[in-house]
Amino acid sequence: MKISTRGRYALRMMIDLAEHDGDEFIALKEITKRQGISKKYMEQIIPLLNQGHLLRTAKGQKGGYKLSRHPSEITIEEIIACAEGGIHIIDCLEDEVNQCPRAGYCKTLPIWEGLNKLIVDYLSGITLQDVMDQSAADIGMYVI
Amino acid sequence: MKISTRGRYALRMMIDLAEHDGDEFIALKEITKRQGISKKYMEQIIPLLNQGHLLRTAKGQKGGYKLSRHPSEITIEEIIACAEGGIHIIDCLEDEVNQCPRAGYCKTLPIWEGLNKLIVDYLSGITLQDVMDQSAADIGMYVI
DNA sequence: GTATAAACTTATGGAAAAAGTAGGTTAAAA
DNA sequence: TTTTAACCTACTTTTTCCATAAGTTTATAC
Repeated sequence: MKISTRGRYALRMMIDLAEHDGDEFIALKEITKRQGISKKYMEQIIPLLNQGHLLRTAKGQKGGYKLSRHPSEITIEEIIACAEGGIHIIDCLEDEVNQCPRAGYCKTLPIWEGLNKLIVDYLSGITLQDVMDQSAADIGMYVI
Repeated sequence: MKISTRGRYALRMMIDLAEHDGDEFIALKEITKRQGISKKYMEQIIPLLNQGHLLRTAKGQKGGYKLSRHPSEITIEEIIACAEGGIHIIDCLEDEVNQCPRAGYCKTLPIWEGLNKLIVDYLSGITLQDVMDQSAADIGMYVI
């Protein structure tokens, strides 16, 4: 039960974009250099963020990336869900209607459903702006 | 970000033991038959539960397993933590003191710390007794 | 209009973890 | 002493994760 690097890197890239927001597009080269992340690997994660319309992109020289919306309008849940293909703590929660033959009587299902909702709600409650606003001293600020 | 089958199977075994609690020890054969789980695979998970002192065992004929404590005294968090080797949403939360070089200024760390605590607290708040008490109609009962 | 720099695309590969099998050993009850 | 079941160790298979590589397309700068 780990957040994959896909999700973590995606989040770091989005935070980096938020922190360096301006008129110009920001080249992936700069982002990955600042973050110490493989550029080639990141190139694979970006299409996932694009599918979720979280980025504006520009090709060619002077090209790069920008956030598609204001940081206060982008939640961490969106980013992680894009990068990881949804937030589903167990496989059978992926479909609209649970296809698992045990679903009808499974004693564990309510536990996982509750946990999944908890996670989604928590991450939905944090925006990129919130992350930017925190100071270094705020470690643990989201701990309730 | 998935719960592994190790954790899910461990939980199902513990619930099964709770539901069939009595004087006699319950053979793994019966449990895996009821649950439709590989006995050989389960044999590998059980030592993890034993290390956490969640089971009483009896070898030999008429041997098997029992819960080490009353279902109301065993939380889901304990079971999952045993089976999965702790609950740590990211690797750097495993050590007592965070060893990650980015820890001091990492903007994402507070998010993950908060999420990890949320998960641990949620699972700590549910006991095997709670799971037993629920009826089939209670799907979603832990959803807040 | 050509060189350059960047995003985009697809393929490949290695490592690790997850999931499950198999065979044999030990211990206790019948 | 036979049977049953836990225990232990090793192995295999499958999947996912993480990353690299090579090339294509697109737009800017000169």
